Amino acid sequence: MDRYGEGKWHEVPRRAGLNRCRKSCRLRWLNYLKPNIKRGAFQEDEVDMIIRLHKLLGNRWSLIAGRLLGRTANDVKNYWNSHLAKKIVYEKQKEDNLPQKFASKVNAIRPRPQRFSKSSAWLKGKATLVASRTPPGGNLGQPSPLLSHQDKEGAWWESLLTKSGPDEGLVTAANGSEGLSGAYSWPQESEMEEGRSGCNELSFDADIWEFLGSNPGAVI
DNA sequence: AATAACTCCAACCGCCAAATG
DNA sequence: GCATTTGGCGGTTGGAGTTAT
Repeated sequence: MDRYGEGKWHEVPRRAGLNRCRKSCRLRWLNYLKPNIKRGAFQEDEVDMIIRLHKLLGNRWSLIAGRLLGRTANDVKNYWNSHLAKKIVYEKQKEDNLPQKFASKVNAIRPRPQRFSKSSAWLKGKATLVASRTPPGGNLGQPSPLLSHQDKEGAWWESLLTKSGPDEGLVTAANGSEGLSGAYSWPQESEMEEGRSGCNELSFDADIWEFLGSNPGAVI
């Protein structure tokens, strides 16, 4: 990996002389060998972040791990399954003993697919977009050119994350997909098309991170 | 001391979507 | 337009280590 970098996984077993498939090599690298991987027990703030994000995103381990510096999706998933899942179930059971109005249904948000085409508008204009979102010097407080739609989404996130109930604002749509209640709604598919709204799968995720980053005490 | 039960985590598996031929 | 390859993801498993009996 030092010599050739990440990306050509099919080359790795051959070049390294390993009797392993590309997927095994990739996994081994990403989950164990990569230099910046953080080891040891999860800190309190990391656990808190995992719980909050899991409530928000569900089992989107890669997204959750992306917010925890040095932690891998596998780490987060294992930690959740071995530590937090039981705790959450236990607390849920306790919660269920409360009067109905205090019990809540957990409906995780399912963000749009995080993949994007190499030919997508975002990638083509990546430098511009990234520059606009992370100005030199890391001044994240500067308004973004995508503001009009972001204002709307940002307001929704703020609304969602600061609601008093754990999952107020979330509803399950009749077709089974999660949607939003109240004044906010997901952008229509047509709005998501390139160049229309400035909102895409990336900005969706980025907005979560930006919001959580600037509102560490936000209640979810 | 033996061993059953449990915990933890690296690795495997199957699936999906995008890229490529 | 179709088949194949590739990278990536989440769910699950296997086994080593630890604890309880």
